[in-house]
Amino acid sequence: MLEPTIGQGLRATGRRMTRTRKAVLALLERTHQPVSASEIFSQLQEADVAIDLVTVYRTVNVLKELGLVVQMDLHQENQSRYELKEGRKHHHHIRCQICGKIVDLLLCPLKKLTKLIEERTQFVVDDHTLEFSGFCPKCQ
Amino acid sequence: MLEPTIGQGLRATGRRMTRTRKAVLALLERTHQPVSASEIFSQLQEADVAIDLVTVYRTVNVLKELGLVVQMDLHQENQSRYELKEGRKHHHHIRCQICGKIVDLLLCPLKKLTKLIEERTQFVVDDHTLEFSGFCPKCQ
DNA sequence: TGTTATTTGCAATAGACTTGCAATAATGCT
DNA sequence: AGCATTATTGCAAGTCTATTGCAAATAACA
Repeated sequence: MLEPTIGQGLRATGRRMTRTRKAVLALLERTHQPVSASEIFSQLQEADVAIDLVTVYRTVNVLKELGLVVQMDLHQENQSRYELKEGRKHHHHIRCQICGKIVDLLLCPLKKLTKLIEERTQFVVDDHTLEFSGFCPKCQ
Repeated sequence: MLEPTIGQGLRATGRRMTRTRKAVLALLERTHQPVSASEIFSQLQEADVAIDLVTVYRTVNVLKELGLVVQMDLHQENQSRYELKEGRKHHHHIRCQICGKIVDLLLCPLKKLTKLIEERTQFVVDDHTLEFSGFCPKCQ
């Protein structure tokens, strides 16, 4: 239950804890895969929570600003996914090219990783993307 | 000049070497940054090459199918970029969060890389994304 | 309970990319 | 060289994800 703490974080930035924000947070809490905005939308609809897709987008953006949610743009997907940060360590994901299944990787250093990942996940690794971002000399 | 060889590759798959494909290839050959479809489009327009944006998309897709071009979806960008594969080694990129500048990284193993990358590129590394893709147990 | 500022929903919009189709152009054959 | 065949192009329209404007709804707080 993150709600009380998060409520404080919201209020501290002049924001409010609302019915829809609770619903999105609750969904993120019980979901164990990174979810997209449209998935959040349809899963809440199934749970009879009245919410607009626009509100989902606005909500995940607020949660991102508060540092509560991580947005990720996985390779070969055309939509962003969101995941609660909570106390979670920095980690990566592996995604099946066929069914789209996403599994967390608990490790990070890359060198001999491919084999290790294959052993632990039972995936066959076909490709990977490594991306850094930061500040170039001119912008520092 | 890749054109003759590529012409063969095209013909081998029942395709044709056309004016627009030559123009896109030539642009990719002389460009040293990964370029987006709209960049290809506008750069060709400036060079007085008549081409439609739709054709640019179709062309890069064909070149991708032939394995001549790599498509990359960089984090925090909402468009794909394309780069000639030519004889180039597998490599990664670093992108400035402010100006969008993209610089090639000639290395890959990750472990102690951050510092090395900072030394060689003069970027300050703020974040990175590592992504694997492949085939999950069910889909193999 | 009432006041006020935030949030929501709806409609419209933006931007990347794709698709249908008729017109155009590259290839291969004579 | 000329012609027939078939791929390719351009244009218009459509898809999909995500954002924005604005009036109506609602949370926070006196």
